[in-house]
Amino acid sequence: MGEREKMGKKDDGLGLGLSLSLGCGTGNQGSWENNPIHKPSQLVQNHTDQKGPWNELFQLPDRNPDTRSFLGGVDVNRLPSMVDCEDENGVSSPNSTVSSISGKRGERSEPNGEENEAERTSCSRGSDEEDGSGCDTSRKKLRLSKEQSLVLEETFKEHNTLNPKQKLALARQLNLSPRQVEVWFQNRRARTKLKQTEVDCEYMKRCCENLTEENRRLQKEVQELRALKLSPQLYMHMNPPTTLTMCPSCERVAVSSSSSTPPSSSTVAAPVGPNRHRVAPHVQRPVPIYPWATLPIHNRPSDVPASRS
DNA sequence: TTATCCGTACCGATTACGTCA
DNA sequence: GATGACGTAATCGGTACGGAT
Repeated sequence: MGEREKMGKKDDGLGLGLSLSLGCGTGNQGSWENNPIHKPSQLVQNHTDQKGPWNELFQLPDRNPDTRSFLGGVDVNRLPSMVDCEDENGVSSPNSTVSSISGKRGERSEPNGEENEAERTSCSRGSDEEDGSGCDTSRKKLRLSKEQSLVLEETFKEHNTLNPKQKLALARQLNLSPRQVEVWFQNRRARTKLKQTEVDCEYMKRCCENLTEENRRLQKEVQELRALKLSPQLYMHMNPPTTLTMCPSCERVAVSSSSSTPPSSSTVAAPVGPNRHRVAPHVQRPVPIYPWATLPIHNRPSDVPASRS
């Protein structure tokens, strides 16, 4: 149980994926939620479904891998009722069942250990190795049958980790060793994570492209605006420049035009309250008309009205 | 209460085997 | 039949946590 919690902290588990949330400027595609291709933790969430025969079988209160409360009240470090200590081949491990399932390396890979023997024995599942040539001392890789893979896949969809009881039950059901089931789940998690990472990379790549394009567009826009500003003829055709004035005491901004009448009280920004002052014409300070021009994109111009009201 | 050890579970990286083109 | 690519079962070394002392 704590194990699960730990792993959650360690690397986000599978859902992890990359938890970066780029704003990704262009529209909603920057949102994971709106990404039809993938959403982080989606895969994991698929496995957090509380329904299913396994839940009924083991009655686990909480299997959320993210919260690592997957095992709920069941302590994985505690031996399950050890009537089922012996594995499916009837070979009992010299170690505890749990350690035989996934003990330390030295224990679980003891070349001559009984557990190893059990696993070797279990590798002759079915009829495909009955010639006896299969299970010698060398590392013999066995292919899982379609049925076994199917069951494992289905179980993985239910939840991507197993507690010892589940592992044992599944191992029995499939006529595999618990260790094999465990390894299969580990490898399966690794594959899922790898796939997720690939999807994340693709997404990031598209985000990057979009941002580059947006940046290019904005640079161009800036250039155009600069050209517009520097062009003397344009000034001829432009209306008199509008300036903003700021109250020196309250620093509120008012809009005024040099060709129009002096700012009336209605143009003075929110001189509300006893400490607010009308803008005296002789202390008006010009302020750039587009003060947000230097602000980051996301801060303008929606911020401006707020500062002027 | 803190430190240390042990057992356990998991991970990433790698190896090695089986299958297929 | 030999071979390389690929998928994946299995192994290795490491980390982190909980419980016991």
